[in-house]
Amino acid sequence: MRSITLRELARKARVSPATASRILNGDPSVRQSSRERVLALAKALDYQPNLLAKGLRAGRTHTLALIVDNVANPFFADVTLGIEDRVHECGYSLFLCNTNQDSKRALDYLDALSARGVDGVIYASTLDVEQVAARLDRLRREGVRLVLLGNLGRRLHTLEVPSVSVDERTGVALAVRHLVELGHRAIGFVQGRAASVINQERFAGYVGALAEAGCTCRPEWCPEGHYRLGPAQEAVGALLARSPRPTALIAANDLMALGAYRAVRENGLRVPEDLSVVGFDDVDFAQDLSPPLTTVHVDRRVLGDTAARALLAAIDGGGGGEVPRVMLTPRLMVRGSATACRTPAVEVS
Amino acid sequence: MRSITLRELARKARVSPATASRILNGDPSVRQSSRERVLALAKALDYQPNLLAKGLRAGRTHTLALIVDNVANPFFADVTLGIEDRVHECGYSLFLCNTNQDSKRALDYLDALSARGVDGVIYASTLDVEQVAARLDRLRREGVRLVLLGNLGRRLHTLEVPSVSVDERTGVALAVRHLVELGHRAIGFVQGRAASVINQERFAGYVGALAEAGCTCRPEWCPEGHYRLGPAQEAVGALLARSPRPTALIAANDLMALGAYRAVRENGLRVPEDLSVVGFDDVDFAQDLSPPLTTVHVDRRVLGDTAARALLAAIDGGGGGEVPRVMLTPRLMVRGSATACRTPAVEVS
DNA sequence: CTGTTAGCGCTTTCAT
DNA sequence: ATGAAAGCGCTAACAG
Repeated sequence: MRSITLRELARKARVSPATASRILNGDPSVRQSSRERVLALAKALDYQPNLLAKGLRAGRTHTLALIVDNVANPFFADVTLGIEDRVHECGYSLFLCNTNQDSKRALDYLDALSARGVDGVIYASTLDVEQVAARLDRLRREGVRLVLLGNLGRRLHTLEVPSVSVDERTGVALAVRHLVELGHRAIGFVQGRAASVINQERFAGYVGALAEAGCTCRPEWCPEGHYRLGPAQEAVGALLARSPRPTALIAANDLMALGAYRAVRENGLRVPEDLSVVGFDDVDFAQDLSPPLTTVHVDRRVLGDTAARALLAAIDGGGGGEVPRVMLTPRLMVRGSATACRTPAVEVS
Repeated sequence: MRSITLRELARKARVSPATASRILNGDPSVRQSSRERVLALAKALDYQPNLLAKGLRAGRTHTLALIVDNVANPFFADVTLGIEDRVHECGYSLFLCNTNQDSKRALDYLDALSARGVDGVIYASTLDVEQVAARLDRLRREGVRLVLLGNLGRRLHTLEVPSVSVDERTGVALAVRHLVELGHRAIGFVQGRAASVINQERFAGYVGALAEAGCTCRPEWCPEGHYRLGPAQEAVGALLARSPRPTALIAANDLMALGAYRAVRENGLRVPEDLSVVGFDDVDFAQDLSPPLTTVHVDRRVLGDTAARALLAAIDGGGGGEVPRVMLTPRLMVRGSATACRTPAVEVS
């Protein structure tokens, strides 16, 4: 036995459903007396409009969705928080969709969301947009607004979609320059997934800044860590076993920097004495690691909030004209995991 | 221009909407030839049933909701992951509702969810259930299934609701006994929010085990840390300034244990030499702190998964009869943040 | 100012 | 085996 219906409410208030509807929706053209009667009754009976019916009728559900690889990733957890706050404040509800980095699952979600009539989607998965571009495009054609979060890359330009992202290149460049200033020339980079656009951006920032500094880039110093702690730990472990090895490492995210910490310790070495490590993201616990992690800071909640606002704006504004491309600039948090290079410069032929 | 509709699909396949509906829903009583025609056409035209209409008609939306204080809390982030996985696997979608520990906001959500016709709700907020009991009860009467996650306490028994929780008392008792075995007698406890049911359970476990060990419980050693890092840091800082002070501290969650770490360092002291610290939750980074955090481990994804299954079972089973009360038992992860007590036993009068 | 009618897309009797 | 019709709860158009 569901809640009371508009028709029932109207009957009890001795007006037609249409009038009741008008009143509840703030239409001014109704007699004051009926208005008061209906409103009072609605409150008394705790009337709740059926949002399914409303949505079916209006073609708008005030419902959004967030597509993300993994909410338990501290970075995206904060982003999610920022999004959810704004979304709720604007009277929308939010579907959470966890792809688990599985493109088939992402496609699943996209279909389901379209079927549920969501008004907009924030796509924050690190899966390459291309893999789901067709579905994304279909959504767009169905009138579902879209905002890309955190994905940049040239690919994006084929889709005319607003995006909110981090200036990844500049962020990594900050880290490289910092290490170079500390005397490092043998700098490695733990990649996320080579296929992901974010990773490509961060890697590009690394390569660019390295070249700028006149350092050689060695592919074997740039293993994949899949954005996860365990794989990164393994990859760095393997890296440390080779020779020559880098004196510093930049990880494409903090979780992998943590993996690097563990690998270093497993090998009986220390951070930063034997290997300087710089992360990316500045997750909550970064400053509580030992040593505190020097890392590139991104305001994750603001990122989420900005994306949510962009989406809501696209929905309300009808998506006309300009396609905003917001880019937040990160900054480097200098802490204890990177220090002056102690190894004498090796001639890297 | 939304997706194709059943009526259109039916017309193109030269059958009535009713027949098309039957076919798509696997009704066996249809001619094979029409079946194939419709199915092929549906695939070709990429037909997607409108779930709003379906839900409106059926009174069931295959939609669930999770109400949680803060998804960015690492504990709940993992729980959320566990829930979302199972929910998706069973063909449902999930609304994410972040209360921010604001009961007004929780009430907001509850109303919205009822209006959206969700089939079930997992209430995982640490807000006392009592504050929202009335709304929760209304939902139940409307046929919305409910599962409480992580909340225990006697209060719960007034509501006849399935729950999945952690045996908090036993968990904390594990920690107390461990500290007592290490020679500690002056053991403090950093509470979450005194009003929260979870906190009351953990605190009760602490008090009980302390009494069992014959130790005195000092209220001034049990400040509130609000489950958050900053406030815990402050509270512990204040605690360390007093005399006598405890030789060991149990925090009601890992985030607050981290706050304790910081406070200890701020005061020029060390963990565990000057103060043993034991956490609760065993979040991802617990073993990567320095020293690695000794903490009570809870399998958070399993917790979420179990709650989701309980909810889905309640929905499918019609909620008849038994009200399951699952309780997962935690275990203690002994690492480096608690060591033998070095302070000679003080006579606590 | 207000009521009647129609229909959003779907399923489900009830006939045939 | 299949189609016509009604209706889930709501609102917009169109009378009046």
